[in-house]
Amino acid sequence: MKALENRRIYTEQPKILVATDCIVFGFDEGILKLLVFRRRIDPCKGEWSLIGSFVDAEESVSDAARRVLLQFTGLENIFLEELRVYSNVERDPGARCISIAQYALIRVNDYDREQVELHGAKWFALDDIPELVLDHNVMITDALERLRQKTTHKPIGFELLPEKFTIPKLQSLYEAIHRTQLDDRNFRKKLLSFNLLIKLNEKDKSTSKKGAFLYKFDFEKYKKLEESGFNFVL
Amino acid sequence: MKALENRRIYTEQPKILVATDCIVFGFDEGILKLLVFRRRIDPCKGEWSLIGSFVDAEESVSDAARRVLLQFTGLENIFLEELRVYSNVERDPGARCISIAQYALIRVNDYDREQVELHGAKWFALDDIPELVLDHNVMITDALERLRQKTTHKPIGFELLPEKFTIPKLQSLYEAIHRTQLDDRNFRKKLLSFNLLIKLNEKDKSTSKKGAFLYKFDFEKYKKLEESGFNFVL
DNA sequence: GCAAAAGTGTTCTCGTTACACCCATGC
DNA sequence: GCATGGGTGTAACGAGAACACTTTTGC
Repeated sequence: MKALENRRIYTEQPKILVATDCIVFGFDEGILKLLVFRRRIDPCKGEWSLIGSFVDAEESVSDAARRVLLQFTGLENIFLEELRVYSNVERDPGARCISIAQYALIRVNDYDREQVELHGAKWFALDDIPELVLDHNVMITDALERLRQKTTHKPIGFELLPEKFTIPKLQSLYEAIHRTQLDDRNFRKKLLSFNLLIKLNEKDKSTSKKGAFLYKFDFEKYKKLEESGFNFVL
Repeated sequence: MKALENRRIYTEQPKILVATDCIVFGFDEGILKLLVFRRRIDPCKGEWSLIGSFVDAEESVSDAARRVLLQFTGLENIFLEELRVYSNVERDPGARCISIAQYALIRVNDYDREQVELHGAKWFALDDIPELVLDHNVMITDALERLRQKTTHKPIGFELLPEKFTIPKLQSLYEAIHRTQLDDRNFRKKLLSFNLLIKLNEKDKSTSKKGAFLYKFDFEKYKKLEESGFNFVL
């Protein structure tokens, strides 16, 4: 008991650094990619790393991640969700430091390419991820698993596509995330059965001569449906 | 860039306290309950609070939670999983302090009742949870949602029951967690279809004259099945 | 006219739901 | 002997999986 009480005195607490690392997913040319950069401080200066930062005194963890994302990509209002905390005592040889990993989904077409390169950041295909510092490769593995889990239960895959997208594109996204082949008829059927896609009068002819119709996801409608108990499962 | 580099110097980081709070679920007499206690330090000394602690320099977040659980319940090897991080800047008026909430599932029959009372801790039925300090009520809401989610996809409900349990008991647990009525025939049929329960030659006669057969969950078999892609859904 | 991707329907299977009665036992 | 909770089977339904051909158009 004494021990507990003592431990709970605010001013006597050990200094534990709090960082956040972002697993940034992008979908480009049919391939799922991740944004990494060359770390600028010791230990491990110059090695590949997830983008991240320490959390400032006057910001929440999520704010810290958004700050970093803005810095590296020039983008705001990105899909961002907490993955989990990495807190092994020895995870960072530089100091006692825990990291709250968060994964982000961005529309690769939108991001500010200059900004990305300016920071020495680079997109890697999922299969070509180099060795990263500390436990960052583990974070990626965990994030990917979460992404698979989450995309089947929530319509977050759309965050990786442009606002207007074709059904074949969406399918290839799901195939890339889950590393599977999907039946195009069944995929389309199920997808459309939700009545959550708004068909546009435009076609994307970049991938075929016939062209594929563009759609938008109806986020408004989805929110209402979700509130009344609707379950998205793809 | 400068700003970023500066921020990343280890020694210049602000002191952010790191705590963990445990949402401890128990299932007792057909009712889902939570363990809370009277906070012993300011601010909010004397008010109801989740059990928790600051994280020590030489322990991981999960170790900290296990330490607290041992202290309050006398139990080890408890099911424990991270919920999420609560890091709003103003969440704790006493200091800049983030908390990693974790939820635990314990077998109420097993715990050391003396130890619980010694610490001023108490079990509350889910419907009777008092107002707690800081954001702890929010944590509970989130934990409950997670518990609902998780129990339907993973066989963790068993962590709330004694090792030997009856099928009606398990059903009432699921009914308590999800606040629903389940069809007993369908529940039993689906449950047994997994072939993951070991039927014992004992009956529990505490709730009926006829008595209900006791079962054990086959965790070994489940692990193997899970590795080969089996999906538990109840 | 042909290559290449987009788009469309049907059948079969299997899992989910709904539903009602007998069983064992303590009192 | 009766009240109480435990245990069983079947039929109807709906969602998911498997599967092949036509359409459009740029070259």
